[in-house]
This record gives sequence, C-alpha cells and structure tokens, in this order.
Amino acid sequence: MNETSGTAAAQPTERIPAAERREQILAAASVVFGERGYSGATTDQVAKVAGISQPYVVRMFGTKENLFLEVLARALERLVAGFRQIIAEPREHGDDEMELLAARLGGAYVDLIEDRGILLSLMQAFISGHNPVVGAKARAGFLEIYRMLRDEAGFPPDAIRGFLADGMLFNTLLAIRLPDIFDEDPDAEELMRCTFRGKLDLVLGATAAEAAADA
Amino acid sequence: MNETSGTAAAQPTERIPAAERREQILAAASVVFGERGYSGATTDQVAKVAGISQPYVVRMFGTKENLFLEVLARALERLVAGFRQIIAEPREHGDDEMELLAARLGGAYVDLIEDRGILLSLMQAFISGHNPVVGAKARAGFLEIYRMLRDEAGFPPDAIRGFLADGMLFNTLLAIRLPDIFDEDPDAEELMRCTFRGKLDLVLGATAAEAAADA
DNA sequence: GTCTATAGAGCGATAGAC
DNA sequence: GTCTATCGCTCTATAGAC
Repeated sequence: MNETSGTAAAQPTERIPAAERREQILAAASVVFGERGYSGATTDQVAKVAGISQPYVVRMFGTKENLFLEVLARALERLVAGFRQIIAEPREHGDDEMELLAARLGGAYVDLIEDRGILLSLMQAFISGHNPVVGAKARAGFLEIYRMLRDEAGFPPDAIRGFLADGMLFNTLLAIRLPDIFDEDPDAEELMRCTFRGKLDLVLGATAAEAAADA
Repeated sequence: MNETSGTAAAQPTERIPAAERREQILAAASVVFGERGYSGATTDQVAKVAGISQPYVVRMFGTKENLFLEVLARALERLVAGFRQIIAEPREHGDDEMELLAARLGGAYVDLIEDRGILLSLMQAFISGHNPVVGAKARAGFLEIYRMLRDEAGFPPDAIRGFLADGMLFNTLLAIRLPDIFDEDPDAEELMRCTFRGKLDLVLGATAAEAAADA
C-alpha cells in the first residue's frame, strides 16, 4: 500500500489537470482571503489549504493580486447569476408580488453569504475603494445589482434601498460573527432574530455546520 | 531665519508633549489604517503622515496591534457618545417622534463617517471577526449600539433593523467611493440619492472637500 | 504539472545615542 | 522626547530541476 519511504514527509502531490487545480486554488483562496483580508493573506496559506506548494500558486495566477481579482470576480458572478435566475422565474401577479420576489432574492443572498469566503471577499472589495482595480470592480458590481433590481425586477426606489440595506446589515452581523456569542449575551441572538427573522434558521444552520467543520 | 545647514534634509522634529504627539499619531493612524487596512498599513506610513520616525510610533504604542485597537476604540467612543447625546436631548412627543429621532441619529452618523478614517476603521473591525481581540470589540460595540436604540431611544425592533441596515448601506456606498464615478455613470448618483435622500448634500459636501484636499 | 531553493524587498521591533 | 541604525523575520516572485 505504501511508498518505500516510511517518513511523515509531504507525499508527492497528485498530478491533476491545470483547470481542476485552478478551481482548487480559487476555493482555497476564497477562504483565506476572506479570513485574513487581501494584505493579511499569504500565498503560502492559500497553498497549504489547497495542498500544493507556494510557488505553484503564484505560477498559476501570476501575482497575488490577480488571484484575488479572480476570487472576487467569481463571487460577483455567482451573486449576479443567482439573482438573475430568480428574477427570471415565472411569478404570479398580485399585491404582494414585489414582497415575494424580495423575500426570494433575500433568501438567495443569505444562501450565498453563508459561504464565508464569498461574504468576506465581497466585503474586502467594499473597503478597497482606494485601490484603482479592486475599487472599480466593486463599484461596477454594486451598480449592476442596482440596475437589475430597478430594471429587471422592477423595484421602486424605496424597495431597492430597503433590500440593499438589509443585505449590508446581513453582511455585517455575519462578518462580526455575532452567533459566536449567543451564549454569552442574549442580546446577540435578539439582534440576529430581529434582523434575519424567518431567515434565521438558514443562517444558524450554516453557522453550526461551519463550527462542526472547524472541530 | 534658517539653521546653518542649507540642505533639504528632514528638519529636526519639534519637541512636543507625549500626550499631544499621541493624538497626532492616532489621527494619522486612522487615515492610514482606513485606506490600507490593518495588515496593509505599515507603521512607517503612519509615521510619515504624523511627521515623525517609524520607531517612535512603535515606542509610543508598543505594537502595531495596540495602535489599531486604540484607533478603533476612539471611533466607537465617538459614535456612542454622539448617539447618546442626541438621545438625551429633550424632544416633543408626537406621532413622528421616533421618525424625527431616527433622522437626527442618522444625520449624526453620516456626519461621523464623513471622516473616512473612522468609516474604514469601523469596517475593518467588522471584517476582523476571526481576530479574537478586534472581533470581540466589534461585537461588543455593535451590541452596545443595539441596546442604546432599544433601551434608551425606545425604538421598536423593526425601526432598529431599518436604522442599522440603512447605516450599513451608507457605509458601503461611501467605502466603495460611489461619488467618484458620478460623471462616468449617472446611475451612481441615482443610487446615492435613493439611499441618502435628504442627507446627500451633507455627504457630497464632505466628498468634494476631501477631493479638494487630495489635490 | 509540480517541487525545492533562494533571491530580493519590506516590515515590525529593539538598542542605544542625544 | 526623538532619532539613526539595524536585526531578524516574513513574504512574493523567480530559476531551474524533475
């Protein structure tokens, strides 16, 4: 079953197609950038999570900045595609048509940012407004969502503001890991409940699953 | 008027009391941490903005982490104190009492985050949930605001959620520097207007002033 | 397709003079 | 109260073997 060597040294990495390896690295990078931030993350940490060597990460993407930009682009693509699909779904017309659509979009958004890598990569982009490349992508992405809600979903201005605002509050409460202190401070759960309402179970399920994965 | 030397070398820094120098460093650090993030900022950049040497920054605060924590604590203090003062102000009772109070608090918040250092230091803290020290401060600070709105201002749950959500959207649109592209994309201004409504002039005034200062 | 080795640059922190 | 000099570490990126 074993190689001849009995040491615990790193086993030679399996040779797999570059495209597949790319995906592995992007998945790892999403996690690491999400947790440590763009500057705080190192290509070596990404490499370790992906199970390969640090120079190979660099080789694959040229620079650390390119790698981050691709992670960000993927997150934005998933967000836009997810929303567009829901908006395109057939829906019954009625007084609460807009509320129903907003609830569906909100649910899809919470689903998406349950992936902490996606959540924090997006937030990293938000605070990189000063960076010409990342900042431009963040502005363009935000405006694309705005146009989609206005033109494709047909939301009136106040509904757009309410929807986007709720989303940014979701981001923040999940980013600061409010569920981590539910047992230390009952107000933490109260605030989460008041913010997420029906969506809370969704969020807590994901949080619990992540905690279990950590252990 | 001049020293004997005619070179353009850095002039010897004026000797000023430590407490005053501390404030200068904190002000510089707020700007630098805000723009570059905790990991992206260097103590040398802070020192240059403050007009002193890099080792002096470290000597004053022990470590870079301590310096960031103090910047964050100052921002939270200003926020909490500002809100508390407005809530304590006498107000006429009536149907729109809560709306009026919310509008005043919102205005104060926009005033505060016009200071880009404060805005981005807060947002830096939000995405540092994984960091035991910074993350704990972020959670505690957010819950303090929540309790203030619930117990001191007397807001009902939906008003709290709406207020906090609007604030987080303010944060995001300012952080990504949406006003920077008003002339490239008219939707940018439309989104800002739909979000900030009456407060827009406040925001744009500050943005214009900052742009002028940069040049 | 993947690794080891290492160059080259930057950064936080310390030591010690003035 | 403030600086200069510098150590030692970490990190990105390159070179080149397999």
